[in-house]
Amino acid sequence: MSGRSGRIVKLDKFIYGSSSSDPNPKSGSTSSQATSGESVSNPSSSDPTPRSNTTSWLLGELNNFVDEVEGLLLDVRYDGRFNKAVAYLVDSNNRLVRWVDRTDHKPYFLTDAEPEVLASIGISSDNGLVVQFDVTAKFHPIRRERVKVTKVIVRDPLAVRKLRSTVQSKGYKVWEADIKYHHNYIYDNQLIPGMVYRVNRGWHRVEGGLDESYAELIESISRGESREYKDLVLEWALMFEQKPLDVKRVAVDVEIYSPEEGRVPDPEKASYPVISIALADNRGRVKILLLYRDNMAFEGGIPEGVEVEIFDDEISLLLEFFREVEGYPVVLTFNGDSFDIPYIYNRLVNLGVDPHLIPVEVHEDKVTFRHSLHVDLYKLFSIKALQVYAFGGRYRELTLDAIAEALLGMGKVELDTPVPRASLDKLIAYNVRDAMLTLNLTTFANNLVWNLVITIMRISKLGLEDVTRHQVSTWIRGLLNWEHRRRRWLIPSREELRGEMARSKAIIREKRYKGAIVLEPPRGVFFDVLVLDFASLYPSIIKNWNLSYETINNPWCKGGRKVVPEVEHEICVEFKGITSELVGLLRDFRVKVYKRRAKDESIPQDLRTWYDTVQAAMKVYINASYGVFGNEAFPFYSLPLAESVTAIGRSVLVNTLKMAEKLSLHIVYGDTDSLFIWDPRGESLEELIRYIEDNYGLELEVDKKFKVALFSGLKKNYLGVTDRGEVVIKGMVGKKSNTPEFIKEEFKTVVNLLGGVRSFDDTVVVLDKVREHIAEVYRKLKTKGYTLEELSIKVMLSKDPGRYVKTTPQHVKAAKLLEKEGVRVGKGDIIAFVKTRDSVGVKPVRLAKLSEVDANKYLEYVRTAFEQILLALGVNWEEVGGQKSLAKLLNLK
DNA sequence: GAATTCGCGTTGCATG
DNA sequence: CATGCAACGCGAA
Repeated sequence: MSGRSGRIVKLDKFIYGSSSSDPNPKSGSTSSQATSGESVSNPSSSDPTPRSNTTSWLLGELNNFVDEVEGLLLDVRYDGRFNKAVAYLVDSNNRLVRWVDRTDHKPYFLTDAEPEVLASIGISSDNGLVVQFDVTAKFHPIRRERVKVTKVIVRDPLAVRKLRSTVQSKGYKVWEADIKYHHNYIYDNQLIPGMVYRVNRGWHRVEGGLDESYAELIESISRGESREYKDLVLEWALMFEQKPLDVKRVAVDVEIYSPEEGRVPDPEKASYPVISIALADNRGRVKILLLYRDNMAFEGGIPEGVEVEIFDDEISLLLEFFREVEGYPVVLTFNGDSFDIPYIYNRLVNLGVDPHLIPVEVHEDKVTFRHSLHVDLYKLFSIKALQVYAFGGRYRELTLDAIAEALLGMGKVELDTPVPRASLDKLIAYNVRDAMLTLNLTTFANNLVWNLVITIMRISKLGLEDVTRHQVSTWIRGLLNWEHRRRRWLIPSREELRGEMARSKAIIREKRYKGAIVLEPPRGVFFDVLVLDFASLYPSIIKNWNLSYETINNPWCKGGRKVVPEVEHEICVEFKGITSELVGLLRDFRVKVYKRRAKDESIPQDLRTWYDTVQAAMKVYINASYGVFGNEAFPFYSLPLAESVTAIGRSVLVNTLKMAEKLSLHIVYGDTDSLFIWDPRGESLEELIRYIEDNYGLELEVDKKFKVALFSGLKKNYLGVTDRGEVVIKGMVGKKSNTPEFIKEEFKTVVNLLGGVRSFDDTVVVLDKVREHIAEVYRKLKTKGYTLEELSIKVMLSKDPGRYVKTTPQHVKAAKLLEKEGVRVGKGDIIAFVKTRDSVGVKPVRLAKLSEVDANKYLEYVRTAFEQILLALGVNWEEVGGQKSLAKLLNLK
């Protein structure tokens, strides 16, 4: 075999080469200030002068610091080496550059203790931690007045934590001390990550233009509103109109040798060699770094277009990996935080490389690259709000294979030999595919995911590495914090939010609060059913009823108040609430601008796609905006707010119901924000819609038209066939993911029969077919006509098997059997098992035999699944699936 | 570091 | 051994 060449790097240089070249801040003096937000008044300023950029490369020597640049702001980090914020921007050459803060911004927190008081408790510039005190005024959103606070400006972020506890222990109030420094930097400079900036001595946003048609759309959102509000709308419009740059990025995937088959190597120990690393970038380049191993050969060809570089030395391979990656602004991995990158790092350390020379920082739960930004797609795709609202719940298992299969329609390469023993060409194919899938998860559908992430960065004001690693509540917190700072509002502490105003009945009554109404559904078949729903009901309520933490039960409210039905919270109407304004703005932008523009055929397709992404990002935000307020961990947690939203929602639904009855409309069902109307006649419907608009300012819309609707009599459980022949199934067991596979399949065929139903007579015909079908399923079950795979039940472990202490559910029993076989299972894994006749009652599919299967148990499942349809058709199970009737049918055959 | 409540079906387990 | 409720998973909204 020919490939022992490869680039052999000069090892000694990398290990013993010169140390860090990061700039040492030189002291100097400038008069620069933050361009907006509050000026930091410490007169001394640093002016780090980076070395000129060099094309030669030594490990840890890449110098991409600049004094000045125009580029896309992707992130901000705090760098302890020079005790400053460092901004990461992508310039016009798609190169990541770093800019060390030159505005002399410093960490701080706020307190009500005056400087003299602070000095008296040992907090002063004498102790080395404090830089300066600024006495300043902030608007207190709850007290509705300006309050005097002391801004304690300190040397470094750690000092904040230290001093805040001292101040608190002396009984003084403290604000904004738990905001991470790099976030404070963004807020104070009013930066919008994901937007283009020019930085030199300070920050200057580079504005994109707005086309003319935009003016009227903005007018439609802000008609009759204040000047400030119009300015805000314009700011947001600029933010959403700028289509993001397709930043150069590379996906990487690492393969490790392991003598123990089936065991995932431990990245902490990193005992075995890295045998290959695949890289795939979004400019079409695919490369693999391969370790030479004795007796390993190519049995087939190398895929076309793949660069292969072979190393006979593992260190060289790993260092070359870093050299490759450093040219990219963004590195993508799948599990890179917890596996690939820590493995490489620890492996290099094990091999004797000085840790300081490895250009990554290993944190507790993430790994960052010194010269690139790192997105771990495992973390990104774990974000629940994205899973549900952006990807429609299309993937369940958080593995590259499952997610790629669901979103790209392509899975991993299947290997017949495990990675360590696979022939080199197979290894390449496998490894390269993983890197490609990882990359494609960010590029498919015209960069949907990348654009989504950038849009969320802009709304949340969080950097790339934060947005992709945190749940939706963190995003919403970011937006709220930033907006408080923009208005020069004090960000209230949890105590203040809990204080006066949270003394609601709910808190005394119990921890949780009441949710929505679900109407009692009928049982039976209905023809011509209209489904109406309120467009974004909860966000609209937050907007229209002025709901916000500071408008509800606020003792400092001097003006009028409105009372929320049922829960009797009082809402202040003399001023506009901050969350009401922000949620309302997002809602209006989505409904009135971006949803429309995404469908507007006069707009070029690529722009429409971008607008669709914008509205999708807003959807995620809006849908979560109510829930977070009901979560105690959320910094702006407001139970009265969450409780008011649902209370108003109930009242709206009930009043709509009453009005509908007055109008002689026949309501068959309804859930939270929807009403199902049977065969509406005349103008009543339009009248109802107008009534809702006039009385509540809510939009009641026709969502679907069902030619036929089947109701089982159970809540959240129905089936409808739309006028376009599309079958909509909600809540039925036959569709649930934890239903045995064969039942889901059989259910589908029965449902297809229903697709053609147009009249009552049709239902009778269908019923006969369903009857035969069930008999057939029964016969197949009894004669072992289904495979183990078809019989498998798939349930997710919501925690590690050992953590189920109260009960041991069946899938956990199966999981424990797998563990006995040496298979590692854990939280998030989906366990496939079958029901057996032994004492345990279950067995993992891969350990079971068809002869052990308990057919009777499955018949029970078949019953529940089909009963939900049969009941609607007015038939009892006994008449169809009972022993007698089955016997009869089967004998006839 | 973490969005909510409502509802259904299955199974486990304590209680008598 | 019957029974009732809790735990769990999943879905609708």
